[in-house]
Amino acid sequence: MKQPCALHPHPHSHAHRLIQPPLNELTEQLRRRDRKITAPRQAILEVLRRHQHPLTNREIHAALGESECDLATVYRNLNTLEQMGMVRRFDFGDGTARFELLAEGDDGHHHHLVCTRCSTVVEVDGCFSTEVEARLARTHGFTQITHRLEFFGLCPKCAAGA
Amino acid sequence: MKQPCALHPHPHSHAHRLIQPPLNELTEQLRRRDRKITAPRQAILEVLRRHQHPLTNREIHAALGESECDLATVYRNLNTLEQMGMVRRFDFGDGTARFELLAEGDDGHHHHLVCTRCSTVVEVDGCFSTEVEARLARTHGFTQITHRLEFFGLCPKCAAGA
DNA sequence: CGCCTTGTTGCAAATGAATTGCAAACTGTG
DNA sequence: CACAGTTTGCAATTCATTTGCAACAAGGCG
Repeated sequence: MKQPCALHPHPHSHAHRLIQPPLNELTEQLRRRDRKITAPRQAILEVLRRHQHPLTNREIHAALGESECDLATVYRNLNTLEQMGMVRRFDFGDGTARFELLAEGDDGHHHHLVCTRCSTVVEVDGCFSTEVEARLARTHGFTQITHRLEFFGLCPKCAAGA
Repeated sequence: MKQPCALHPHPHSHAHRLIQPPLNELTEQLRRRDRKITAPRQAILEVLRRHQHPLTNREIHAALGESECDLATVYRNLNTLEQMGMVRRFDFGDGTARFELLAEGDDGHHHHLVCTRCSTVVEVDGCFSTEVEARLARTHGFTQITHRLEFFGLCPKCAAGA
């Protein structure tokens, strides 16, 4: 059930889609899988909903403010939220995982363009998935093929101010 | 100076290109940048030359056998070798870097198909680079765009034996 | 509405990859 | 062959992430 995406077609891409799944729906999700709706959990989802960037565990923890909870708890929750498919994990290769809230039904398949200097992140929508993956499956006999793709570069601001 | 690669075109891909840059040429490279030709260095290159898989620091260290050297030395050397462009670093997202020897002039740009169970690695040649990168540059004003792309799946053996 | 089972949290300690300080050992050059 | 600049071994350190465990809170049930 991949998106009908294709990296080539659209010569444009918006920076961010709307991510606004009411907290209710989110807690709804939790309830469904007999997970408990705890304060840290809600606070974390709240933070993710506010920031539409991929955030690190540390950043999320820092953004909790009032509803502070242990950093380990943040780690644990992001792992379970990922398993539940409510959050997507990204790896920009700097040794720290980042997470983004997923809208329901969204498999979160998109990629990023990351500034190598300031870490600004731009969402890149569209991807060449299925076609190539199918070819790889045929050629090498692999199944359940997925991929990880991120772009890196120097953003306009950084290119200018240096 | 990218390869004229394109992920779509060729409906096939060979598992491994020939990697046989004589050790002489390698030490030659070292000499050129006034790097010293030390025993650990040679041993490490030797190991990389023997195995055509991306290897972790640990694996390389283990494969040294006779010419054992400190693990820290392996780390340090792979870093310098990478900077020198003699080796390419890969990140399969499992939190451990892997390295592959590069042939001279080869920018090492290719991707991998990694089995999520046994970590078997297949080289995937060809990639859709320039075209898309150029579009991203145009659209977002980024420069010096590069990308990281890896495929994951279940290899035939693992699919069968489980 | 309290009880009880089960998932959760906080805290501290443990892992594991990767890096670093430092003194000793080595390489290549003059 | 001696010297200057690298590199090495070793031990200690950093940093992200995980885990053991006891105290604790959420929600179903009677």
